[in-house]
Amino acid sequence: MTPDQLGAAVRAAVQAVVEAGELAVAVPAEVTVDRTKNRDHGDYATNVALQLAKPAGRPPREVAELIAAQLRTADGVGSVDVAGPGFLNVRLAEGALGTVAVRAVAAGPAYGRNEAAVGQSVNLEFVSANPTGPIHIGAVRWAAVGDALARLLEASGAKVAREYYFNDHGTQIDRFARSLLAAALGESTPEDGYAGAYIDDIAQQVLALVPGALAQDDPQEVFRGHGVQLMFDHIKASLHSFGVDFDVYFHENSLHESGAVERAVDRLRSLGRIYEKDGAVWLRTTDLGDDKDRVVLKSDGVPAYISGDLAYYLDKRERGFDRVVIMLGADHSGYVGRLMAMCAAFGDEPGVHLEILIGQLVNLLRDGQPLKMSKRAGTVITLEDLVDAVGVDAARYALARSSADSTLDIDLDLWARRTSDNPVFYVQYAATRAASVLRNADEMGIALVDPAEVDLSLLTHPRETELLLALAELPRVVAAAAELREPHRVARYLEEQVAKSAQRFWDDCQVLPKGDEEVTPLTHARLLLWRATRVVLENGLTLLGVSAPERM
RNA sequence: GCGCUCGUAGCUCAACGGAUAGAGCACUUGACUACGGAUCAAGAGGUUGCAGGUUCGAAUCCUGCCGAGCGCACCA
Repeated sequence: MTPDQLGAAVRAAVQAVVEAGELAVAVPAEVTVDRTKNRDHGDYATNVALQLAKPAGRPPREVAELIAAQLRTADGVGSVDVAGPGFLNVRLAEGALGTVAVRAVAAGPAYGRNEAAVGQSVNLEFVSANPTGPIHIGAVRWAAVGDALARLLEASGAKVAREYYFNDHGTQIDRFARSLLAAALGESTPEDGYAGAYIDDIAQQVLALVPGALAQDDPQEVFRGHGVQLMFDHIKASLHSFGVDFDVYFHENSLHESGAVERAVDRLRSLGRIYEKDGAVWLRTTDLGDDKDRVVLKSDGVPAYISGDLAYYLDKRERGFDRVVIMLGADHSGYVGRLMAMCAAFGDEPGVHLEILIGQLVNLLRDGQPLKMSKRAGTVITLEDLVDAVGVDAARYALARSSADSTLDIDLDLWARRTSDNPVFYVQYAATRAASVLRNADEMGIALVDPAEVDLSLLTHPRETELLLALAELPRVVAAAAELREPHRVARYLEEQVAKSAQRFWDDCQVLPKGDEEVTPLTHARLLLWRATRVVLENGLTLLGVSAPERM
């Protein structure tokens, strides 16, 4: 019996009580059950009686007793107790929980998939770093979290496009081009330019590609075009080696060249959101929660930066995405208000059609000291630096295991360690152990039996129950992580519930026969549990973009 | 000054309004003739920044204060 099935059983019990005329309330559309923190409270608990008490006008415990009496008759339910202010504590019938292992093994890579986001079409934009330098550490957080979120949304049934907004228009690019040219000429970095060894590298690469670049009429344009392309190729390759690939790399330039900007402004004008003042064209965002109106077309006729965002948002919506999600760094938090106002200006609903997720900064620590970086001075900590220090798996896991709402300290010494105080190692080790049990069984000539043949009622050891309860959570954890846009929930679940329970199971429950012991039905039941555990760890790690090795 | 975000064990972090706020590290104490001990068990460690409010119930929601980060351009 899965948590969802139990939830349905509880709801049916409520319905039966209502239909019997014992309780005068509307039956809730959905009833959720939660795992209990305390084993004395049973396997699952529900607060449905507490919630129904007020509308029913009855004491919570009385409502709970009525529901409990019905629930006790449900298939798969062992015992039901009323506890505390009116919780219903449920213990499942013996063997009922084992079906979870059968399901997990039968579904294999699909176990964990759910329907929570079916029908949603999500455009997920993340990283979108300017092509004026390598991917720096702040953007890497979003590479890890954004890609994991995309995987989670897909696993929850949504249609997802991963998108990278490639800012190849405007003055930042001009500065980049000037910096390249200066480097090629052997001059010092211009005012407001970019410094760093990579600038020299790219300048040399451009010279290699176009030997006569410096002799051309407008050499800066040569460095602009080729330099941006080289930088962009580098960024794409870095992300690819990090396991992150985008479906769409959207070029800001294309919005300006295609007339999309004008069309977006026209649309807003027809919606009455545009006015002119001091020779510039403005978007009236103050009506929509922004703290000031925004210039869309500057008085010199040049589009302001926001004009690209207007056109880009409209483009995404016209491509059929009903949810536009943009992940930004904390340095863009001041931008949320105007983007939301822009969304509303188009007649959309902020927070529904447009979501902005803000991620806080990441600090890297070595020997307990933060690594300092300065983009201007060219001491940038890049994606490659992080991967070189700890590897892709540890980097992705470290970035994805904490809420992006808070600043994060990553201790490079810890994450490079090959011991269990390194969380990713702990989880991968559990996955490896599951694989090794199965491998050993194979080497001992023990054939895996059809899960349907396994006697699930043998899985009654407290460690077995604990592990099964953990395995049963994967679909719900995936759904919640996708819905709340919080991939770290998956990592925490793998560590604290699955890997932990699996290690304890290992410690207390021998699986394979030793010496001249015989293979028993319990051997097969426990092997099934290990198979299911392997499935859950493998699927969970995959959702985070982390490998689940067979051996380590 | 205004806005957004964040303050949880010594440290790094959890906890879709639920019961006694949890993990890991570090600290103390145990368990190995081992299906990979790269493990497990136990202990200690908290006024959830402070003060009010809402509720059957608040780390979580609301208000005010304190502290930190990040923003407040006809820059991108």
